[in-house]
Amino acid sequence: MNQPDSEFREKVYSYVAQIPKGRVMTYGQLAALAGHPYAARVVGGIAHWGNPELPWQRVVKKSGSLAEGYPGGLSGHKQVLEAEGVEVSDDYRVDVERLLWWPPTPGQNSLL
DNA sequence: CGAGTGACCGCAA
DNA sequence: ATTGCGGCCACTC
Repeated sequence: MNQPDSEFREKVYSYVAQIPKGRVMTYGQLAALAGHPYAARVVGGIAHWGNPELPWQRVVKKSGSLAEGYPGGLSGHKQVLEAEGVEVSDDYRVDVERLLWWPPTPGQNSLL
């Protein structure tokens, strides 16, 4: 089986992989969902060295600004997001208030 | 087990 | 608005 990857990383991978196109999530949010609301830095580390197949481009900061260190720089990140349908301002910021996405919360929906 | 690092977050000046 | 500092957690040496 796989290596004993930390549950934290497993969750982060899972959530990031489920972010729908045109939506974004924040590092602190992913960290909180993974079980540690203050481990946003860890999420950043995972984003840098984690599975490159995942859409990390949809992961932004809490302030809405794009992350630093993305291959291609902010300009590259911006263009990728725009290609996904996310509006990015010239200041490399996205409307988190509007595009922020949360995973399906159980119990809220009557459909199991 | 200790120290350093990091695609962050929040607060103070 | 920007800059500086601490903190939190996982990973590596």
